[in-house]
Amino acid sequence: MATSTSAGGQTGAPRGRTGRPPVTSREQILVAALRLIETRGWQRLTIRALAAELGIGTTTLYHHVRDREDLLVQLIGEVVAQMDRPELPADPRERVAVAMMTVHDTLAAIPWAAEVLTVDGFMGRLGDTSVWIVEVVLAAVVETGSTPERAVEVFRHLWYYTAGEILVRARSAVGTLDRDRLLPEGQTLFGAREAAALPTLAAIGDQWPQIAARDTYAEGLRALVAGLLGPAAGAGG
Amino acid sequence: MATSTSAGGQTGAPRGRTGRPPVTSREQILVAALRLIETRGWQRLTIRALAAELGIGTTTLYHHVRDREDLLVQLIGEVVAQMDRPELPADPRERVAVAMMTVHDTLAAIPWAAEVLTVDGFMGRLGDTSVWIVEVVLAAVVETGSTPERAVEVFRHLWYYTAGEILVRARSAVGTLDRDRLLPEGQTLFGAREAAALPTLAAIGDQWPQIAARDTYAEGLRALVAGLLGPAAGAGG
DNA sequence: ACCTGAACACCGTTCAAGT
DNA sequence: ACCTGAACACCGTTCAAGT
Repeated sequence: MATSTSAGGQTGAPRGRTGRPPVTSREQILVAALRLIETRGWQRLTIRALAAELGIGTTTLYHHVRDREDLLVQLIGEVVAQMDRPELPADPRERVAVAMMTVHDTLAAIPWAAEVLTVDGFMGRLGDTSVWIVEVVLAAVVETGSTPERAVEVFRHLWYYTAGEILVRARSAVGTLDRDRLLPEGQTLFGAREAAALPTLAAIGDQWPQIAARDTYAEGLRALVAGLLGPAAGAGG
Repeated sequence: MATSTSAGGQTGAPRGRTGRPPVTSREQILVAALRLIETRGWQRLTIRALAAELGIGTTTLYHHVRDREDLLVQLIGEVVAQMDRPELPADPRERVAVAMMTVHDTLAAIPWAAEVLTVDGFMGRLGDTSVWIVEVVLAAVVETGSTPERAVEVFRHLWYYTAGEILVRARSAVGTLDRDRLLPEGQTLFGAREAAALPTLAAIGDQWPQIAARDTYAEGLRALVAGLLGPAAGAGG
């Protein structure tokens, strides 16, 4: 764990500090939050419910986390810290892909990540492992002949694509049942009139959901890497 | 306007319908919502505030929109419908880029779009203009030699990138002030110890925010298009 | 057919005191 | 130093009646 409000042991021997002793710690809060998510689902993780789980006053939490968003970011940082660091390929373009795929897979497995995925400087706030991944990506991009400045831009492109994929997929997984209400039974997406103006959509017909359900993240990511850094052979810039 | 619950005029001559007359309509609701956003800001657009603005009971709104999310999607549909349809280049790859840039620019200008950008089938639910844009993209991809099926995959890649860019940028615009609280004055991003392990990040130093603030959407989009469909010359597949 | 108040079941966060 | 109940200022949505 990276930071510590009161390094060392639990609430025990007072080390020259004065005042009322703490009833909880950052560690206890994060553990309780993960337990709450596991037992009741992430939608139920509220500041109030978390305080109840810890058996402390609701407002006490605000001494340990800045706000709800801060709590979620710290929580994801905790999960990411336990992530295995991937084996990195020698080829820099492939190394970029593997690093981003690791981030993607880790975050996509956390459904509550979607809530805070877009906060400013998200990756930088998660802790050592994710900062390490950013460094890996930047270094690999520089290895292909780019400046560090350009590497930051490349990383952001990759992050936009990755965050977008996770966010869009996180929603479509749930919304499957709702579509029935929008399109009444038996009704196709387009009538005959529209089919003339929208031939390609008409050709796809009701196949869209099946095609959209495919996991094509890795393929798209590699296409983006190739587009940004050139194909695996020459050194781009 | 695409749909109409009671085609024709306002609440006037009853056309053989029985029961209590409506106090509002889809049109009135959308107009009032846009007015509310303009005067009080989009954060203040709540079901309750909107009903108050219209001078009707809160629960009456649920006869005209399914829920808050549905209201926002319809609202964005309204804005997108007023969008100018862009002039389309002859080159299919450039046509794809222009079409997506049009969507991007329109949605990026609507800060409240971020709330519902990731709902399932978002583009398809917005109405004629956005469906037309999807058709343009699909047709252009097919023109490069892809199957319609593959075109759907390509569109989704482009949509992930576009949605991610809009969502991440929507947040970072607001969060600038908050960073000061995370990094106390004068403190750099990394100490000397970390600089050795993270040389590329160290080289960038405090330049990150400036670089990240650049608008590089178009460049990244073109890179993705090139990576997916090949460079402007040959026909990919 | 359509409208509605009241109620349900909650939120995050701040304040001003405690201990 | 740290903790806390009460309060502030709200939410979206459903129910069971109205008219």
